[in-house]
Amino acid sequence: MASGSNYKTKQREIMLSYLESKPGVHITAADVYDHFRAQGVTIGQSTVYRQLEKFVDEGILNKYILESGSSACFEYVGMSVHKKNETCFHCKCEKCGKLIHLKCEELEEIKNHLYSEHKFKLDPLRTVFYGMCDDCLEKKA
Amino acid sequence: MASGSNYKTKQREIMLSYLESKPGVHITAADVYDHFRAQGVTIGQSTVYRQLEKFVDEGILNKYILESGSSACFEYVGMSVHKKNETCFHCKCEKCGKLIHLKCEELEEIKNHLYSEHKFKLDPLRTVFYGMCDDCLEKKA
DNA sequence: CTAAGTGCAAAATGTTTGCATACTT
DNA sequence: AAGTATGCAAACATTTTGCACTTAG
Repeated sequence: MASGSNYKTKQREIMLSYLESKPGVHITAADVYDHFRAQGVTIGQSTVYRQLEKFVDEGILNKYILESGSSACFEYVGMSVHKKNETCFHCKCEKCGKLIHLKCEELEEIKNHLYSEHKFKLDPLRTVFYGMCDDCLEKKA
Repeated sequence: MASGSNYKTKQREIMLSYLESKPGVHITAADVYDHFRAQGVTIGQSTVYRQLEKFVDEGILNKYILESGSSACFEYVGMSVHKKNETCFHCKCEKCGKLIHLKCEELEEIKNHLYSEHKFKLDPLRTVFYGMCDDCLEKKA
C-alpha cells in the first residue's frame, strides 16, 4: 500500500486537513484545486492530482469512478465514516446520480463468500453498486 | 430503455455483427474503430461512439467504466453470455486488471436483499466488484 | 547535499459537438 | 420529403508529463 517516504510539504498538509474535514463527502480533484485557488492559496493542478493518488496509495482516500468522462471522486477514509473494520457499500442511482451509503450484514456476507468460494478479496470501499434508487423507481411507476 | 427509431444503416449493422461475434469480451470504442479502419472500412469515431451509446440504451450492450482516464468498455449482452434472466457479476482485480465473470446464488440474494430492504434495484450488469484475485493474493503472500 | 515535491504550460486521452452531406423510411 | 445517421474536424474535459526550481530531511 504505502510506497516511498512522504515529505510533509505545505501542500500535502493543507490538502490533508481539507479532506479530513469532509468525511463521507465525495470530492474531485477540481474541487480541491478550486477550493484553494478561491482562497488565494497557490497550488498546482499537478500537485493536487499527484497528492490525491498518493493518499489513495496510502489508504487515506478512496477513489471512485462514477461516470466515464467525468472526474474521479475521492473520499476520506481515515478513522471517520468508514472505520477500518466496518464495511460500507456505495450504491449509485443511474437515473438521478444519487449516492447511497449502505452498511448491512448481507453485504458483509457477500464479501466473505467471494473470498471463501471464489478466492476473490473484495474491496468494498472501491466498489460501486449501480442501479436505481427508491425515488426514481417510484417516479417510473 | 429503447428510445426513438433506428435506421438500419450499414455502420450500425457491421458494428452489431462485430459485437455479436464477441460475447463476453470487453470492447472499447477504439477497438471498434480500429477494427474497421484496419479493414479499410470507412467509419467515423463519432459514429462509433454514437452507436455504442444507442446499443446501451437499447440494452444490447452494457457499458463498464473500469478505470478513470481510460476508455469505457462495452460488452454484448443480447442472448448470449449474460442471458436476460441470468445474473452475472464482474470482479476486477485492482492489481493485475483481470476481469472475472461470476454467477452464483449469493450474488442473486444480494440483489434481492437490496431491493426488498433498501429499495435499491441493483443492475448487476453495470456493477463491478473491485478487489484482488486469487493469483495476486498468492503472489502477495 | 540529495531525494522528493512543486507549479507551470504543454501534451496526451477519451469523448462530444457542429455542421454539411448522405442515407432510410 | 422528413427525419435520422454519417464523417470530418474542432472543441472539450480530465488527467499526465517534461522541466526548471524549491523544499524537506
